[in-house]
Amino acid sequence: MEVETVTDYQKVKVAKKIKKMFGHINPQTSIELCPIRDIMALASDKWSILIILYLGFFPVLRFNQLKKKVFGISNKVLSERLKTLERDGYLSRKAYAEVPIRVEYQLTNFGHSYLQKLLDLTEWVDTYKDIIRENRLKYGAL
Amino acid sequence: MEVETVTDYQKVKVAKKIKKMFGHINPQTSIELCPIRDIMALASDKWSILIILYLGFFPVLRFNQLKKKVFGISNKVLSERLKTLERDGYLSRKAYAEVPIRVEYQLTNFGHSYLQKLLDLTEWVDTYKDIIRENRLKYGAL
DNA sequence: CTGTATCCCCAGTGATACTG
DNA sequence: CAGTATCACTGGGGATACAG
Repeated sequence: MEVETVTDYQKVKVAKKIKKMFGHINPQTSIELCPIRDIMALASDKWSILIILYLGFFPVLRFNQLKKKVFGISNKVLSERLKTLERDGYLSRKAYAEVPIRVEYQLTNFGHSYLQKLLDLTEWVDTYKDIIRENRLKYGAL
Repeated sequence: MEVETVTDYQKVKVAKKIKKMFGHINPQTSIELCPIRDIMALASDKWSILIILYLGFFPVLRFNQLKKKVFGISNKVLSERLKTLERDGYLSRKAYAEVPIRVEYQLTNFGHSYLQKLLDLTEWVDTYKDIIRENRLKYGAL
């Protein structure tokens, strides 16, 4: 299994895209003002990724369902991530006044849009995970 | 500015992709054995992203050049990330036996391949960052 | 059931100094 | 110049108990 070669043409295209993105951000711009870093820090967080992926697979999930699926996450972190992901608009929270209370989370359209791009990335990772494993073994052997 | 609507057809396609990725991982699978989580944790780390993006724009960078560009990163963290990114195969390190020593970092073909997908994601973020800002304001107003 | 509150802990981080 | 070594720190995260 090999990664297909990235051509020079593609590299130039990539460089242009990066320039467009970062062109207006000079090196002195503070961390707080770098929206990419800020937004990606949440949206590409290891827990957020799993939450979003699961909500992409199961259209609606409740708190404890998510907790079971996102293996190893604590109440606190799950609660925080859900709140922040809701704040940024990726998902919606709907509480039903039942006893006991029922709360349902689902992706918003915005969240689905993000998921599409995220999935391209995780698919790449999934495809080439064995290469990375090999790379690590080679590196360890040095 | 609006995010374009994700159709039901697209959602189904996404769900299938997720199933394909996670199908073989059942909920009991331990964290260590979840390659997605492991690999993404490094490759979508906030520092790694910036390192890779800068190396996508400047084909070759030296240690201190990177340190200046990746604003706020410390010696230790930069050194660690570079080592790990090299280990996983995203970038190559070349040391020249000069005095003082010169070390050059650049993306491998594997790194360029990853960058293409990563860039799709960061472009999405860049495009919709204002929506997220609005979402946060709305949320704060509740 | 869905969280919040509390406490504790340590791994990752930043700063600084130093070496090949 | 390119890192490593050291150390102090802090805030994210885990476990648990509890509340609405």
